[in-house]
Amino acid sequence: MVTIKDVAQMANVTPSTVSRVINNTGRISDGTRLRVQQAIRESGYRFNRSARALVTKSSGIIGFVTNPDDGFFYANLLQVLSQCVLSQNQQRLMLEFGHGNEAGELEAVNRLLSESCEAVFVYSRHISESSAKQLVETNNIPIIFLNRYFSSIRANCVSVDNIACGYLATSLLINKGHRNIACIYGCSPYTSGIERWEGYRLAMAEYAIPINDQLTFSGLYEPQVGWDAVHQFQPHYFTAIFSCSSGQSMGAINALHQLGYRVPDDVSLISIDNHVLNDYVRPTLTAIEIPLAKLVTTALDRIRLLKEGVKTLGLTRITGELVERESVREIGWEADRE
Amino acid sequence: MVTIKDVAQMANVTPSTVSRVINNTGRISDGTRLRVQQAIRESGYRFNRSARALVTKSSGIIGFVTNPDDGFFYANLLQVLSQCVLSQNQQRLMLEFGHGNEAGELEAVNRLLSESCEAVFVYSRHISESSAKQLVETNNIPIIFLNRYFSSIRANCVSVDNIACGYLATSLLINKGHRNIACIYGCSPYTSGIERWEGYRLAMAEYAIPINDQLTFSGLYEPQVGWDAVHQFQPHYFTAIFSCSSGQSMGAINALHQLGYRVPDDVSLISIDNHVLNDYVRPTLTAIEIPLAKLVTTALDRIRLLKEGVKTLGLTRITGELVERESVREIGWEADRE
DNA sequence: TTGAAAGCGCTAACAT
DNA sequence: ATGTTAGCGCTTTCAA
Repeated sequence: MVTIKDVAQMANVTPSTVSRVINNTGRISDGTRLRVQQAIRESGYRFNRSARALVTKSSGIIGFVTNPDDGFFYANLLQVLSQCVLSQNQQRLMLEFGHGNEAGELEAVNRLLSESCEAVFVYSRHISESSAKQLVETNNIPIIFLNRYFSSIRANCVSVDNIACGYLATSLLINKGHRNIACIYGCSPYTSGIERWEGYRLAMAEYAIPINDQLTFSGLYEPQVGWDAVHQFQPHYFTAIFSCSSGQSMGAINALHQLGYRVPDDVSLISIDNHVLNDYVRPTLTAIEIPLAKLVTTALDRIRLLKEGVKTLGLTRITGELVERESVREIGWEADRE
Repeated sequence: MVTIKDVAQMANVTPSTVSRVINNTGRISDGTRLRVQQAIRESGYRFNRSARALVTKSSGIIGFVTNPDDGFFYANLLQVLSQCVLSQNQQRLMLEFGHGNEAGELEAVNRLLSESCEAVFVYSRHISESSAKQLVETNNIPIIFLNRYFSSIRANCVSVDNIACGYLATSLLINKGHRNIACIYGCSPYTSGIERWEGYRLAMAEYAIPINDQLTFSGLYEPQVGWDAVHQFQPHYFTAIFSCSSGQSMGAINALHQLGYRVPDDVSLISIDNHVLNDYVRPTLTAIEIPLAKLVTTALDRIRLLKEGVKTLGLTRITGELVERESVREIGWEADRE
């Protein structure tokens, strides 16, 4: 292994000088800089991050905790994250998985803290507000919760404005002429599902459209729930469905096909969430998607602010963006029976 | 930050003793062990991996390189990998993405080597054999290529037996009574596609079934290719399609639907690759899938063997496993026109 | 502009 | 069974 010492010897300088060249600190003459740089190239020197981390007390590593059961939203997130982390700050990404429960996720965070990560991103559904708060307070390393919102530590949360998402989705349907709009939404432990439902309620209220209880259905973010929901809706009249999650949407679309509805001719469907399937199901799915790059850059920026000790950090909620595909169509008002 | 020194002071011992307790090395009396353990607990001590890595020259980190464009096969892989890495060796996973080209991937590997990773897994399609060879030879850290096979460094490859996969898929169709079997396969840079095609050829030859050129189509692993393939096949008679990749399969199934074929009533379809969509498309897709856990444990084991300098490492190719779903049906021989 | 020296937190010989 | 000591590769004062 080539060390800074070897390079120093080759370039006829001391290790400190080499260090200065590498880190671009202090003043060094062009001559020595060139000599050192050449020595680095020729020797194939690669700096040892462990050694550097030991003295600078900062590893250049960003930790990321997620869960295997988070499906593949996290896969997209990871890509964006990795790209941003590398390009903006020359840092590395270290990965840890929880095990679908709070204890596992907390352990994962703690393992990452052992690595002297500079910051830890947590994309989890199971950590409770109190645990999150404790985690944040007992560590002076920035810990950022993605897609969660805890009012007691709002500076550490970068999340999506789920109410706005629900409102946006529902408004679109209303503006396209729909009045009989079914809603499939989430339930605990997914607070997002309830917030999205709240957005639905707001939009419906704004247009003074009564909500038909038989056209609402809640459950976990799973295809089965969407499937069951549509079967509950079937006897009733509806021209559109707002489904709060991609999992539910996939079940819903299958059920619609199976029951003989054409999408979007008979029923329009709008979903929330980025999902590869949005582009693959037939018809492709109009959805409110989360701008991942924005989420990630906001979170990275948040790390910086937290480190600088900025105290006036408010709530940051990213707004979802409408991605129109094929599953929603405009209907004339006359199509509305009620 | 609590260091080993603080703990030592608290427990009235020297740092070495604390280190011994932590690493469970050497002999220590039960009394001191207990005192030290208590001190660790009370102080909230967390070991500093950078410091440890510096002296042991081994970071406990496994590097993983992949590409954003590898879709989500890698997401599954990552989960399995993370789980195995953690449970088997108490190691961590560090992630790096290439940028869809060889240079980017090589850089990613090099960045990971800077981190004193103990080993690096590379799941890439772009690195050439010569680059791979050089990488392996100029580094004494185990570098393992997943899902690639380079004959000159076979000890560093843990891959899938693609020929066997193709053979397996085709045999299934033949055994279910199909004779007019179309094939959609891959092309450079995906060697796997060509190998899978080879498996198809072998199976067809074994049963002395002639291959109809109009029922074969090759291209990238993309839906569009599957779509085009089916449109080429349409004028001809076929009762089954063997599609070499999930991307192509998705395009194929859509095209089949669009052209009015029922799957599997009119046409059976078998795919290769693990893919969430396999369970989501209608009908669900029978496929040869790669046992990821086996792939990963084999790779981890390979690290160990390489470190131990075992020289007799042969070729390791994992065999794909048939996962039967709904897209293949048995047909009577009489259905065969030719 | 460069060098000398100390030390980050930890492990591992060696000594007791 | 435990302590002493040196040193991993690097950065960073301080001194020249």
